[in-house]
Amino acid sequence: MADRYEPSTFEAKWQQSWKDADLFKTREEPDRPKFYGADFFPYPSGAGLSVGHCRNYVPTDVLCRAKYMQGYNVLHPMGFDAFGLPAENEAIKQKSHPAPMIKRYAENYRRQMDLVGISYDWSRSFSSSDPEYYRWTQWIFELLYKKGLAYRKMAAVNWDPVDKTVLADEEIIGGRAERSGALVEKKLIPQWFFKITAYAERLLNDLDGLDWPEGIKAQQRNWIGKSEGVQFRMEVRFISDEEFQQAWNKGVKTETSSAATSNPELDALQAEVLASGFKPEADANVTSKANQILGNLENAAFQAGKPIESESVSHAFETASVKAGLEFAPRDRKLTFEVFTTRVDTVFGMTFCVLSPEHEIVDKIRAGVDPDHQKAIDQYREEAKAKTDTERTADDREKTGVFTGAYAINPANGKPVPIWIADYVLAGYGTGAIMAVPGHDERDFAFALKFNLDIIPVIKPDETYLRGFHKDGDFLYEAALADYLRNVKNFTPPFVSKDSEMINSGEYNGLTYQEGTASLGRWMEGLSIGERKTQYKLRDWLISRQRYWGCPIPVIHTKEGEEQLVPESALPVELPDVEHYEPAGDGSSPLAHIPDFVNTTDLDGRLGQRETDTMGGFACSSWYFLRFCDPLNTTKAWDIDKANYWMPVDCYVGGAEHAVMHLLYARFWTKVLFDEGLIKVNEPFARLQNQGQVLGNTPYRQPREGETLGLGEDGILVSYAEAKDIPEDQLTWRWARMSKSKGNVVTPDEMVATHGADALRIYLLFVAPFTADVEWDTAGVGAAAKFLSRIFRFTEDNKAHYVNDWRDLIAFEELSDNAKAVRRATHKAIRDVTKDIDEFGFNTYISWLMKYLNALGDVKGNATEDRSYALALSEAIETIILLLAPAAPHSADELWDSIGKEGFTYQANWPKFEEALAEEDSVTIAIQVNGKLRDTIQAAAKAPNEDLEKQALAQPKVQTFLEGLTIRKVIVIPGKLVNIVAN
RNA sequence: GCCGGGGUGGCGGAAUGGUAGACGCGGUGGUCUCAAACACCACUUGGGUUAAACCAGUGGGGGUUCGAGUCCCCCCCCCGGCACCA
Repeated sequence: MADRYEPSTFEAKWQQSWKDADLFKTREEPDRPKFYGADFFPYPSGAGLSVGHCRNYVPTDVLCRAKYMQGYNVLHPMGFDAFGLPAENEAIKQKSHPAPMIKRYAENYRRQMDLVGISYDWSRSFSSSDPEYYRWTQWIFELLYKKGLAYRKMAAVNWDPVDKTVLADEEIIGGRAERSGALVEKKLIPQWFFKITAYAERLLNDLDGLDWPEGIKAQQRNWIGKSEGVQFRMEVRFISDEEFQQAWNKGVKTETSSAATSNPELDALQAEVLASGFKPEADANVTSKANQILGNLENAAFQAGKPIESESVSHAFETASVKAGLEFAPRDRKLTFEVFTTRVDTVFGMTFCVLSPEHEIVDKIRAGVDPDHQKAIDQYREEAKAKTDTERTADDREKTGVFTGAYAINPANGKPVPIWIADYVLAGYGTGAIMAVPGHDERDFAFALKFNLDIIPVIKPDETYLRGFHKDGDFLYEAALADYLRNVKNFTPPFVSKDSEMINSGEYNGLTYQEGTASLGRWMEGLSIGERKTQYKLRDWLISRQRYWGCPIPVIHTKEGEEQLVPESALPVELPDVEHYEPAGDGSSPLAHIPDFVNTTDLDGRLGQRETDTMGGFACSSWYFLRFCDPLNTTKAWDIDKANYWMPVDCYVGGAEHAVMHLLYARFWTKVLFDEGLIKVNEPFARLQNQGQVLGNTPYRQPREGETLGLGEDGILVSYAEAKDIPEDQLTWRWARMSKSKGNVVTPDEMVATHGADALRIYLLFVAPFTADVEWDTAGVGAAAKFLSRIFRFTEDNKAHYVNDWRDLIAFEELSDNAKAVRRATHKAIRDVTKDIDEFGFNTYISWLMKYLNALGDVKGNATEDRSYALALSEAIETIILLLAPAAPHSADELWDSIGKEGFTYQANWPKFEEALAEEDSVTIAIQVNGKLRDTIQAAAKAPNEDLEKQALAQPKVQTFLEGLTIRKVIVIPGKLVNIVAN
């Protein structure tokens, strides 16, 4: 063996030996603990792996290898996320079929992964486009369908005009398709959805128990977007400006409906309803009677000067009837709409309300207003429609909107407020309508300023806001403050303070946010005007794709327009093997144009048509980790016992970019499967780690005349070859994520060829903390190779003294100081390395190995004369090889072989840490005076505190610092330091 | 704006409230060599000194503590995510 690291002489050899020995075949022995380590399911790109991918796979490999050596049954699988847009687009570009292409790419990935020595069990590998796999994806689809969690509906969805398909909300970033970069359009077509919203609360709550990066959990929480508030009804009134002014000045809070609901006539009616035996034919009778009673009530209240909210009374009655089990249609409803707010405590500050332009009630309001307002409404809706989502959400968005001419009654004070339509209210969230409180909401404030609408503060502002509002020691509220808010544009009112009390809110004045919210919520519920409600931002998961290369949706549409699931026995619905599969572009799938595929028979043998949309790729990757537990099963998706044995994935490693897509979808499916009793875990990934990116140095030159720069770039991208011919002062180097298009990719192939796989692995582990981005530096790989050479040299220099059965002999030997020092270094290394691998501290793992090697070199023992040293050295040689093995498995096996060991390090036992051997006899004690380091002393590790104190005080240097001072206190931390407090 | 993560030598980065800068890169000097490369040895936070002593020092300001990179409060900056979500 050489005394240096020469990878070309042994790396390929060991890879072959591992393969011949089937070394990485998953072990499933009873009585061993299990460890499931997985990397994110990769899409095998034609560009192949870069060293950036290796930064994901190598650390997982280290962990899995170490776990195996520590006695675990390890599941470390790899497969390919082959279905989906990227593969199809690539195949279209190449004018080939995706199936053979993806197979070739996957094989190349595998070759590269083997090249860097990743310990995958390839016997468990599969691609999501394998019919044996997607058969079960379809099976899960049917399961969801049967549970009502998969449905088809007409929807205005995100249409990507470049990829010619619809996309999920999660795939849209700032109005653009994440993949193609195209501005998405809204398109109204029937689409398949998974009802992930039904699991919103559980997806949110269960995040707490996961060992995941905080950032990912926060992103998911934010995406789910839970908010609790009150949804209440507002009644539309068509009144004149004068009537509005009058009513605004007066305003009467709506009476509670308690009188109404306890009205004896209504009670009698309810009794009658119950007595009718819940017969539907009673409805007409009951309805008419109820309407009569309600009308009387309303009139009486009005004449008494206490108007009641008629809608709420009939609603109360309706509720009672429904509770009694009777379908009951009340008289013609008045025109109302609902608003959602998280700050019902500010309801008295409502000075207008806003509908989204798409709100369905706008048509009805339009019908009730004069032609001028009708025109304004029409015009605004036209404009809003023409705007893309991007324009609507642009950064410099200026508020736009238009007054409808109609008013709505604020139930809290009976005052009418103008109804506006504006596109800052989103149709898709809440009810698509809001109460606007400009005094305490930034957006409403901006809107009110622009359109000169009233601003009323209803939360007592914080003292600090009110510098400038003092008038003779009193705060200026109400009109003066409103005036001020309106005139001073750069003033920021206390928009969302929850720490102050309510003002200008009638009987609610003085209440806190909590009291006010609860009390108003209760009041509205009592009146049946509103109810406390929880809203989520999360929407259902759109899975339809109008593309060929995906998992077919196993549904048949019958002639009658009904949906039928393809029987389980007929799965999979296979993709037809066709030559032309380009997207149609008209919103239909290419499959729709393949008659042989479309035309089929339904369950009754009649003609039917297959669903032609395919599932988006994220469906396929939402359960693959379960298939890995039992990948060859031909009768089931997985055997429950096998899945229950391996699941959950103990450590899941991949990039942070999947935070709200794959990771959320996979959690959703797992929960559904858990509910079905198909798996006993409720969460798929117990622990998640995101690796940092590897950035490549990327040259840009200054633009020439007439050249335009790309988005966000300050130069023209050039290749390395071009860069050589460009003067230095015209070049700018930037660090950018490695990508084919940037031409800054470093491949594992070239690194393995020039520096070796192990050097690449060590470099990737050592270069930075696992989660940090790194700037690629080939010189660093050289440094890693140098470290490996030092281990080879150490082994070569000492292997003549290696005693194979040192373990049996060392106990009988009196250890020399040198032997003790070696054993101490050995056991400290075992302790620290083991801990750091477990905690994903791979950079410090490697540095412990370096320190260990340095420490061994520092001990100048004589192995020929000192038997105990020779034995300790033998232990050290073995230990350093084994501790190195997960990181540099080829080198470890080469070294292992060179000291005469049989087999592979992978099969050897992980070194056992012995506490007693790691302990120091003598330690350095720091001596501080008033917390400042003044001296150090050597002392026995177990020296009593009094001795340390005595020694410390006796130090001449300490004495000089204590001169003229009185010692107040001496703090002794055994084994660490002595601090003398004096003044 | 909101949420999450950070800010430590020339660089990547170490540090259960207890000697800040481990480990490595780079640099300087030396050994080996005809020479270079490789390798090895020594030094390498800044100021200060022949050398030491000593002083300062973990983005800034306060605080808790015998003792703070680490804990608490305020502020600044960088990275990532979300963004008119009522």
